[in-house]
Amino acid sequence: MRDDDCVSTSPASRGRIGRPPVTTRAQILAAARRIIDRDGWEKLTVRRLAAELGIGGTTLYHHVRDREDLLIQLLNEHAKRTLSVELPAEPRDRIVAAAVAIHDSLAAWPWAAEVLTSDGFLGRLGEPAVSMVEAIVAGAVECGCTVEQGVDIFRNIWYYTAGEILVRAHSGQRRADRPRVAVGDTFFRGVDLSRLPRLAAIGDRWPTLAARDIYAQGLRAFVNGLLDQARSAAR
Amino acid sequence: MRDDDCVSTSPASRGRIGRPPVTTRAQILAAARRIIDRDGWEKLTVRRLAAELGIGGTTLYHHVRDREDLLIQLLNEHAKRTLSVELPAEPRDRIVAAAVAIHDSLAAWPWAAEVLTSDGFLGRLGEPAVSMVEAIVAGAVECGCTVEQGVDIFRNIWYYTAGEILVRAHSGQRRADRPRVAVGDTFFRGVDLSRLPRLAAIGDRWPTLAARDIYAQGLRAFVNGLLDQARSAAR
DNA sequence: ACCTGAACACCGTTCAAGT
DNA sequence: ACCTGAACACCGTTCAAGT
Repeated sequence: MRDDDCVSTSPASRGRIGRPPVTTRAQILAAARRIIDRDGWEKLTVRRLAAELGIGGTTLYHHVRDREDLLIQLLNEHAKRTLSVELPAEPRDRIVAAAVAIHDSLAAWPWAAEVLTSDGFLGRLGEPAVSMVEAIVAGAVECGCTVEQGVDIFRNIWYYTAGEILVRAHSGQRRADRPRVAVGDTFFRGVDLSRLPRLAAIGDRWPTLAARDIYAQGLRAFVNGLLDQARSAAR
Repeated sequence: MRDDDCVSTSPASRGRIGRPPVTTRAQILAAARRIIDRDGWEKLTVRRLAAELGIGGTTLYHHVRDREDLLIQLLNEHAKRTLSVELPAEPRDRIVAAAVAIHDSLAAWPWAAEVLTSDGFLGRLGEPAVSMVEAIVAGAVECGCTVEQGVDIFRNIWYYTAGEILVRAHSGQRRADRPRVAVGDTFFRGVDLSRLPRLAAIGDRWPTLAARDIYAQGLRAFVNGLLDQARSAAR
């Protein structure tokens, strides 16, 4: 049973019951994506989504538990499309590739940052996302880790990935609304840098340095460090 | 000086100027902390804070730019009190100790998760927090890194730390409001685990495994991995 | 200057009804 | 069943005015 079937079968039954048919799960998600693409994800509210569908705000609550539920459904749909299942055979490379896949999928949807921290997030993920978790845990075990160590490695990678996505999602907006720091102005305002020689030496180069994408390289260092640690713990 | 004093001193000055005097920066921060301690940080809103101070909602905007500004001021005050400045001499240990100090300081204030991702967050930090950044960058340089590599190492550690804090802040609430997953129920609901043997083997042990605090250990693995990577890049 | 009430432009969610 | 308007209980922020 596909969700779309509900749409195509509804016109048939509409002859009997005189009501607007815009209530499918697929249609709700499509409308939500339309709002995100057109107005930006900040505009995706329950009320706006209802208006986009041409239904009353209340009606939405018959198909979606709450706003969080909507966002997680949206993310799972996105994951199903973007999470490539082609992963390298070598376990260490596979761990890295799975993490990068999760990262890139989330990075493409800035609104993901909002849903990232919702309650029981991991437990509500769909199959494509969960299979990436499996890939990381299995890769760790193939590298000689116990299952427990594999879970720890996944969790550590997840913290790193979630943090990068969250920080990225919120520093991207900066340029848009706020006027950039004036030239010659210190980046670390209101802080006495005389006791902080390294930061003083960096000065205004900080924003430039911080703009570089270091996720993939940092990830590899992390995975190496974690596998080394697990190996030396087993010894 | 207690906040209550202002209430009691106000009748004295009220003879001349007929206005409530509750407008100090320190008083605002104290009132904000009172709300957080009494009602929980979710209840800290501009309106409630104004009510707590006994002033009009608008008046607050004469002393605080906006809600975000308020939260960052609050965090800086907190950092000033909790960020210990005693750091080990050995550079690698110092990096770890500085990161742990940042982490523990943030972990003690669950509302920190909200402010973590605000625009230009790093640039608005006060001296205690910035000195921890200096410690990490300086430690990396003493380990043989370039300044650029030192900044990268700080940023990577920051992503990891911010992610851990954010995930932690939002999984702690779970127990409170939502009924726990029923016993015997699968943790990964609605997902076919037949192709995911590792996760199937873990099953319901996941929540227990995920509850363990692995930050410090993961951090050390990360720092080792990052320093190794920087060293091999220099070779 | 410093402070104010009232208003603007929203939120998520729930209730008691309607068809 | 399915859908609704209206209301509840809030938000952050701004304006034109008051003292």
